[in-house]
Formats: sequence, C-alpha cells, structure tokens
Amino acid sequence: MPKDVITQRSVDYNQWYLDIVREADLAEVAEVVRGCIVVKAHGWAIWELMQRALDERIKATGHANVQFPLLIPKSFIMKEAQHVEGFAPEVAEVTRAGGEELAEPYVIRPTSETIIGYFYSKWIRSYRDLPLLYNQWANVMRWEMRTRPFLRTAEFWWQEGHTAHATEAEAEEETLRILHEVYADFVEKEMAVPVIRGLKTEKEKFPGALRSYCIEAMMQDGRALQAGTSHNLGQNFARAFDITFTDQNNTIQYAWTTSWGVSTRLIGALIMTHSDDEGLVLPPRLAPIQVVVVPIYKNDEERSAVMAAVTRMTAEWKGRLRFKVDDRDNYSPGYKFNEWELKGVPVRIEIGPKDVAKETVALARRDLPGKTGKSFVPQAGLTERIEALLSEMQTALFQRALAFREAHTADVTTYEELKAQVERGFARAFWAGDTADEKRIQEETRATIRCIPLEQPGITGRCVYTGRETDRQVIFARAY
RNA sequence: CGGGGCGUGGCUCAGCCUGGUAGAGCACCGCGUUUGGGACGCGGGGGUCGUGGGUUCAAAUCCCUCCGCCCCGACCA
Repeated sequence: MPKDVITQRSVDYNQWYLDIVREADLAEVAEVVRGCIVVKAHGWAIWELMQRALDERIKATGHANVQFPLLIPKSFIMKEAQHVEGFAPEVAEVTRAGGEELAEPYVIRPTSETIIGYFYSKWIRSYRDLPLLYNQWANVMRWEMRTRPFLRTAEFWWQEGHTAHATEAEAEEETLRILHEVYADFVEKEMAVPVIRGLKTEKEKFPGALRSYCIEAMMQDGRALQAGTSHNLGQNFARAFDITFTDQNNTIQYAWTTSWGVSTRLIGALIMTHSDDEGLVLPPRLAPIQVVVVPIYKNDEERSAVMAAVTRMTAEWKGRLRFKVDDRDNYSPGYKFNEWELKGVPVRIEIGPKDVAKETVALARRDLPGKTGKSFVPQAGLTERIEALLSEMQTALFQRALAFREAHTADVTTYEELKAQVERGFARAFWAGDTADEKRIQEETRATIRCIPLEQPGITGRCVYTGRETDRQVIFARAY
C-alpha cells in the first residue's frame, strides 16, 4: 500500500505542490534564511538541463554570456523613476562591510538593468558597437512578502538578457525574437508546457519598460503562471544611464535597449503542469534520469544472472539515454518503484529472474501511473522502444496540457461570466478598459489581465467591462 | 504589513487545560529472515522541551519578554 505522503490535488492543491517539492527531493525551505530555499540535487539537475537547452537557444540567436557584480550602488536603482517605484520596496541593502558603514549602500541585485546600463554607457560609442547582445546567468534577490518554493522565493536563479540596439525597430525585433525563438520554443518543446504569447497591459508591464511581452501558462488549478518576460525598454534606461552612440550621420542618439528573463520559477511551472497525485511527472527531455532499472532477485545466484542481463542491456544506452541502475540492496523493489515515481522518472524497467528466462523486461511509463502504464516487452529492440516511448511521452504531456488549458478557457461577454470563469481557468474577453478599470476588477475578482495575446481574432466585440466596441481581446486569470 | 497558527529526539506529532523530572510513529544503527507495488522480528543509540526572566519545594506544563517559522490576505519573476 502506498504511504500517504502526498496530499491529493482535489483536497488541497497548495499542499499537494509543497508535498511534491519535498517528496521528489527538489528543494527545501531554508528556514534559517527568510524566504529562501536550498535547491537540492534533483531540483538543480532539472535546472541544469533547462539552462543547457535555454543557453543553446540564447547563443543560437547571437548572444554571449557575461557576468556582472552581485552588488549595485543604491543610487543606480534610483535613476529610472518607474524602476525605483517598482523595485525599491523589495531590495535588500548592504550598509556595512570591512567593519564599517559604507559611504553609499549597495543593494543586492533584484535585476541588473541599472548596473549593466552603467557599463553599456561606457562601452557603446558608435553605431558600429551595436547591437550589443549579452546574457547573464545569475542569482537575484527580491524581499517578497510571501514566498513559495520555486514560484516565489527571496533569492532565485535566472538568466537575464540585456541588449542595446541602434533603432526602435531592431529592439522590438529582438524582444519578439526572444519571446518566440527562445522562450516559447523552449517552454513548449522542452518543458511540454503550452503557452500563450502576449503583451502585458500598462498595469502589468515591467517597471521602466516601454512594452513587456510574456508567455503565460495554465496550471492544473486553472491559475496562470507567467513563464517568461521579454521587455522592450525603449530609450528609458538609455536616458537614465546615458547610453548614447554616434550614428551614420554623426548624430548622437540614445540606444534602444531590451531585457528578458526566465527563472527557476519554471521548475514550479513544470511541477504544476504535469505532476499527479503519485508524485512528480517530468517531460523526458528535462528528466535528469530518463530510465531507471530496478533489478529483482532473491539470492546471489539470481542476482548475478539478473545483473549480467542489466549490464548487457544498458551497454548500448550510454550516450543515448540518461539512466540509472538502482542496485541498492537495502530497499525492496516496491519501495524503489514508489520512490522513482515520486521523483518523476519517465520510464522504469523492472527485470527479474522470470524476465531473464523469457528475455523480457517489465516497462512502466510514468505518465500512465499504475498497471495501465506497465507492460512486458522483449529485451530485443528495447533501446529503440524506449527512445520512441520517451518521444511519445514528451508529445503526450504537451497535448494533455494543451487539452486541459483549452477545456478551462472560455470566452466571456459579461462581467458575471468573467467572475465565474476565473474561478476555473482563463477568461477570454474583449477589452477596452483602462488601468483603473483593471485595478477595480482585480479587487473584485482577484483576477488580472495576464496578457493581450499576439494572436487576435480580427473581429470586434463589446468590452466585457465598459461595453465599448473594440477589436482587442485579452486573457483574464488569477495568477501565481 | 494586517489576520491566524506553531516552536518537544533527524522528521511528523502527543504530553500542557489539571505542575511531580519526557513519549509514540517514521527515520537511523546491529543481527537474522526477506525482495515482481512503500517487508518483518529481536536488540540499540539519540531530546539544554525556541530564548531570557518570573512564580513554585518542583516548570515542557502557569505568567511575562524576545526570537523564529508556517498558513491566509494585500504586493510581486
């Protein structure tokens, strides 16, 4: 009988999430450092796979990695008006070092636009220096009021891209390229999480940005999770940090900058999109262990026969599959089955004396828990079978998540419908309101406009709130 | 920052109301039997009861102080 270690989603979704994080050994709340977590080996291994896949895309689109300081002079944060307003309340400051008060406090970076802006102003002289396409992998700190592992922690790990361009059109092109070719492509293909690409409203955009684009995903409780953002900063930061260049006509111009980031929050998205009441479910492409082998035997004689078959079987997996042979002898097979299910390993191979005799193995797929996903298959051709299965599971997870999102998305035409729909998922509505209207709706429904999708229907309708005719549709949802 | 809850072996908690010198389950260690969906028996180790003070012959228990954590809201990648 399975132990009652994971709260059922239907009972308490929030507790279920925390149980998965704990039981899959992804992270632990670092109770000695407020709001922070320790990312444990399994969690970090997933992040490393995410980093690798993202980094490839970031480099393929022409960017190079750099590293800026963790500490930023406090005055830098104060230079861009909206930026100050957005981040000042949540920065941590360093006021003492070397045993004395600092003349000017540093802040621990909540994001690096300001310090990067300072250096870009030194580095950029001519249009020939542009575009400047840099990215950094870093940890940042935001003193959030309320934290949850991965979804919102005081310290988190991310990449932040920062680019500078000669024209507004180039900056806009960059912002959208990142959204499509890096973020949406990564999240949908690697994470198997479908996203809606869109533009943030004025209320929701990044502090200091001209425009913020985002990808939004739906979690299994119908709430939205912002999975990535790409900002066109216009000339706002260039003006604040004096990032100028001389153009072809020998005229001094402010540069057009962008910034974009995704964080360890994506691990939260991964959990809340695919996992079930049995534990974590990982898309094969991001599973640190794709196949686990559980050998089964009663005595030394059986053990050597089984292990010989395991060695033969796994020999051709090297370089093709990420696998682990669980040969611990202090745990029973049943214990191991459950443990690897909790940890989300996509495929499990069980091999015992009966299989050795019949030249078969038991193959279990994680996305179909229990007996449904378990079958006995021949050892011959197993590697190809597993590779095909992993690929099939990757697709199946995406399709399942997409079907779920579509089933929990509805067009609403009245405010009453909107209120009801955000209780269960995304509400798609025509919108012609302003920021004040948006705030009022948030107060009344706890839902916000997640984005103005880039894909619009091309027809007009009446705004769900003001009743005005408009051709713009938006997505309302409660967000994490 | 408002509202609530909780600090007792590694973990989850009981004991507190009604004061009498600390317990369970899990985990861990040893030995043996086990091993195809979270094995079992026997033996064993481990706790300044968050901190400081007070009341008392006696405090995990009653009173006060401080600290920390968690949950629910408002704010946010």
